Amino acid sequence: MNITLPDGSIKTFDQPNVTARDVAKSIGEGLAKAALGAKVDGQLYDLDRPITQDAKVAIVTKPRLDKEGKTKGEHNPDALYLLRHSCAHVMAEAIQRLWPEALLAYGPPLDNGFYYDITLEKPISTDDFANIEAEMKKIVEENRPFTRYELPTDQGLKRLIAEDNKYKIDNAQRAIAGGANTLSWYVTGPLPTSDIRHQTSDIPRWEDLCQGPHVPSTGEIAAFKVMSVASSHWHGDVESDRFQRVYGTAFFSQADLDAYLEQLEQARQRDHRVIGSRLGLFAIDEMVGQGLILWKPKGAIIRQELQNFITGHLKRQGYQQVFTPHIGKLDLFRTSGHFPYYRESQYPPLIDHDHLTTIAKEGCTCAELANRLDKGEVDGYLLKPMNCPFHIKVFDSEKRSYRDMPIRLAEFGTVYRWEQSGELNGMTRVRGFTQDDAHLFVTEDQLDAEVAGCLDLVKIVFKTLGMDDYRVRVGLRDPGSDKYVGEPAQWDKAEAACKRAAETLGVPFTAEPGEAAFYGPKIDFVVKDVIGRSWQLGTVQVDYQLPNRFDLSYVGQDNRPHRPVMIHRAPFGSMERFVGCLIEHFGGAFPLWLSPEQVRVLPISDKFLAYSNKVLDALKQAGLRAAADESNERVNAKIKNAQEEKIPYMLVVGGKDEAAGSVSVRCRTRGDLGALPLEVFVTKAVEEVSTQGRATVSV
RNA sequence: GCCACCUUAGCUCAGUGGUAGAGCAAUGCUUUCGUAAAGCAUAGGUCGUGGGUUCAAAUCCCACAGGUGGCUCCA
Repeated sequence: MNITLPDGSIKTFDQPNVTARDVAKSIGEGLAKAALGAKVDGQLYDLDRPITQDAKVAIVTKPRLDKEGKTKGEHNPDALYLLRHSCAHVMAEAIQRLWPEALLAYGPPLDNGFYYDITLEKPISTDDFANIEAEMKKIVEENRPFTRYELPTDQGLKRLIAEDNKYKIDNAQRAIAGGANTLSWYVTGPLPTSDIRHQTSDIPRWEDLCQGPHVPSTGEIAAFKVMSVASSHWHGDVESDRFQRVYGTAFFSQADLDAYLEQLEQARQRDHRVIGSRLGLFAIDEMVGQGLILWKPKGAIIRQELQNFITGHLKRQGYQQVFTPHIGKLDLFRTSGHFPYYRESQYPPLIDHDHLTTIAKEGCTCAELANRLDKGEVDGYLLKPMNCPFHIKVFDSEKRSYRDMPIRLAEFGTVYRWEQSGELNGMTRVRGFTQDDAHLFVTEDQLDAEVAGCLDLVKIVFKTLGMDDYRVRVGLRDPGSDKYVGEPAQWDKAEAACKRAAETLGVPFTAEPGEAAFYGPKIDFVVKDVIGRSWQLGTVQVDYQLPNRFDLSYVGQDNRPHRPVMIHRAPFGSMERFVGCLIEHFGGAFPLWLSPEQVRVLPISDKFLAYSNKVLDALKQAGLRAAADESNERVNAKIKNAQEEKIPYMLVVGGKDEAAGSVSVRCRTRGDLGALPLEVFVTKAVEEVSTQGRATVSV
């Protein structure tokens, strides 16, 4: 048998079944010792699983550790995958030792750890973690091998049915449906044998239906931690059985685990909710309501600057600004489809006084009221969940000619959605938010160019702010779902347009069925927050449906009515979510043009307050956002405060500066830059603001 | 909405049945200072809300509200 190694060299083995361990040994004893498994033709294998045909094999090894015990260089994702998958087994075994009635469902590795879904009457609480970890420690110290064995599918299923774990039976049936010829188990311990004389009952043993692969032995799991517990559902179906999902993580060394935990702690300090409150950017007040953001003055500056920035681009690209109300009649949203399709995620309708009194006198119950609202027998107003119906009505308010097209209507439109309470998150998932929204009414011919223009705008936003760590998702309809409006043929056209546009984008994208809006497919820009959660920011959506539903038309060159196509787009997405992500992106240290306070003057004592005021006036005259720290602190303390508040430039002023008409510039990132004539600093700072980023102040 | 956990001064937190604490911030006074924390003093609380148990509750129990992490959802 020929095994091709990563360097291209070929090793020939005589025996029919070679294992990765054999391959590793043939290369060197050291490699064999460090080996955990292998990539065989791209698929991860156990170290001792037979390789039955010629294959490309790369040995997966445990990492080398530096003198602090940390992994040298990058973590190897394959090695961590094996380790964490194995640790999930160890944790499941530990949980079953503590609660033998626990029923196991599914326990995969994740990017940063693993989880196991179990059913267990007793709620597992954070207080139980230490006990679980103690049992896990024992299992690791027992250093038992992970041993794979396989059964033909019929035999295997029979076993599972006898064991009466419907989740494992389901897993097996899915594997079989996916083409598996055998079912595999992993025993933590030696293989069970039918020969009773060889049973070594004093050696603990535990097994789990699992496709593997695993590290050779529990002893490889050098460091682990049970992180959290949450509820989850079987196949993600809320109607189905509920599991307790226990999360954990594992590393090849305690130092790696410690570093990871430290990194989590640092991420927590970057969290926009922490920074937002520390820097006084925004607040959420429970008396105002969950998920409703109060933009404090400093946060409002950031938002306003971003709005000004995008508005400048809109003017250049031929957009027209409009303003529309926050509420509209239910009929508007019945026509658009929002009310029937997404009723449960909207605030309930507002009904006028007289009407409410009348139906109350009739003894109308809440259920009846809801029913009548559905049927359209009772009218009311809806707090708008989207701006599009209003922009459609602006378009429809006059006769349109092909000569007018495309018509691009923009508004910073505030919308309200009844997000589930458990979903709310700081500024990134809220119930009231302002979209930097626009709707483009275009002819078929204009569609591609206009979508491209929208994508350009999104790219400009991300580039200007240095946010290059995003992914692009083309959200398509889920063919199996009935939540979409319109004809499949038009969906096909719209999806094709999105794909064409995505291909010209110049960045990789993924097509994801089921991620479309109810009226059309979309191209989304998705970024991750400090905790690793993904948030959709910019979005561009192609819509053939709403123009139909509102019977929109323009007069073509042929003097006949034609249906426009709509593009919905929001380069930021929502101001709330975008600023939330931006706070984390910059860690609160905004570039000069966005900083709420751009310059702080620090007089070294109150003898220099007069000069400090003169400097402050000059800064304000130049349009810079500046303040002076007139407190009774020493300059060191003033600097510390300003640094912690992430003020980009500090101007230390004392006797020398007063005499020379200069300021001693300290930069937030570059430290003391020395003295500059006041007017030179002002000019440079103003220039830096106008360039939206690059630091131009230097001495 | 579901599960677990959390809620004590503006912020970060200590306090597990017996008189509510610390650091930072705030305020006042002293100090007048040159690149990441001067000193002293003062003030600040119905311990999320409402019920219950107890001679006694921040502490134990119940409900509710808000928050955190997941799940589900996300036009």
